[in-house]
Amino acid sequence: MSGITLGAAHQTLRDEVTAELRRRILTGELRQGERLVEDRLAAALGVSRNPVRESIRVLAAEGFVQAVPRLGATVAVLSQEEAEELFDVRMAVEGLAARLAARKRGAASAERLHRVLEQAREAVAEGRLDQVADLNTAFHLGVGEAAGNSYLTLMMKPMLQRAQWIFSRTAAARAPHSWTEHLSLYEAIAAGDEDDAQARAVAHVAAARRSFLAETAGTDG
Amino acid sequence: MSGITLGAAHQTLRDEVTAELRRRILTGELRQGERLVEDRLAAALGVSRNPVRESIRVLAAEGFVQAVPRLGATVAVLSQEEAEELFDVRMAVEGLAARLAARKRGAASAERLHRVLEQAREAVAEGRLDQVADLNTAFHLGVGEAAGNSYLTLMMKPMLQRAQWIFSRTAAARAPHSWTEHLSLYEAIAAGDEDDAQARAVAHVAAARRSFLAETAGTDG
DNA sequence: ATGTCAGGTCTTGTATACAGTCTCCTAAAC
DNA sequence: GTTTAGGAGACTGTATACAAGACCTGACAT
Repeated sequence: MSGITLGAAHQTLRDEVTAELRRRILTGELRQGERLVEDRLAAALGVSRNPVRESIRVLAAEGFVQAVPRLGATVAVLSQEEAEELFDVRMAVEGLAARLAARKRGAASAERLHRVLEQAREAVAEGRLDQVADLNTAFHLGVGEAAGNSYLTLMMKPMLQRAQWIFSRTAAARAPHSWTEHLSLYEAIAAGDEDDAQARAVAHVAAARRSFLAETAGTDG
Repeated sequence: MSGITLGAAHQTLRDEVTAELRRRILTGELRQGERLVEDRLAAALGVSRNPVRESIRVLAAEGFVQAVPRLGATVAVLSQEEAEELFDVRMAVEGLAARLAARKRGAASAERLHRVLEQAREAVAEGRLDQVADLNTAFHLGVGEAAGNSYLTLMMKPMLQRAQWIFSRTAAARAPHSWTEHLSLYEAIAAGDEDDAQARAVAHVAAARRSFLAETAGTDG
């Protein structure tokens, strides 16, 4: 009741709980390895255990939570190695997404990508750097949606949130410079150049990996 | 001592329900678009609604079920177009998996792949064609695990099951000829040739797409 | 000191109960 | 004949209750 009450976008407590738990994980409010005790979470959110349990299952399927039968659930722990490995997957998947998006060249999705770029430009200009990470994820997801491949979109959403999660520890998440790369990727997609779009998407992820490695050099998970 | 009694396949009803529902969906026992009424499923499986609900959430996150708040869940419907699109994703993901597997060239995982190939050979020889589809999925998943990339593995499992689901409607799922392609992919991985491994994986998926298209020509989802 | 056994506590798994919402059917009004 | 109000039934969402497993502690034996 008095617990979460976010936007009206969600019709059920369960969805609100899922979104809230995911947010807390992504922001680090819930730390990696931290135990997720159903009772406590339910009490903290002002709901019963049932919505919490269902949320935990979903987050486990998405890879944010590790759940062991009868032992309980914990926030997933990403080792440095696993974080690095994710970039390989992103290059393959986002490269494909960019290629397909360039092939489709849908007007509506291009419009949406452009709007995200505008919002990001304003956010950077006005110093609202806390939104940059979300806009970044939104852009990448927009490319996935522009590809018009339903399973690709389904698969990319948790993948990108995971990437945002990894990056949340670093300053690179708020770097405005990556938006020039986004812009050039957008242009390649809008121009319909499949090879170029894929290459730029791959290069963008590769650049992200480099800055990630630079920031986490000598750090353990 | 503190017995680490792992190994029990399913410790909870919830996991059994999830596996059973997934099986019924993959085999077509539950048809696409069919409504999943919690009460009926619970009664049919001899459990309460709670494990069923949690299973439905998981299957929805994996893309096998479409759940709409307050309206209920149905078995996901794959249009012909969506089925075709999946092959694009598979080429990208499985190509990467094969490349990374060749790079790692782990002895243990190679051993497992080889064992799957042996089992498949026997299954084909003895005419147990009903196992071929499962062994096929097992081989592809084995390549993913051999890549040693945890998120890639996490992502491939539902993807391959979805592919098996799509193929379950066709005779190609039981075709013994694809195993020569598997064998050649295995050899490329064992030889550590990254480019060749990726190329063979992509070609294998492309061949699968061709036979899928041939069988479903002129068919609506 | 090591081990192990018993008891209590904490937590998860499962079942049941109740409330809210949607659907569909009926019947009245125009 | 079409439309619309209303109500019964069906189903989902949420809360609560109970059962069972896992962990911790401390006493006791070796």
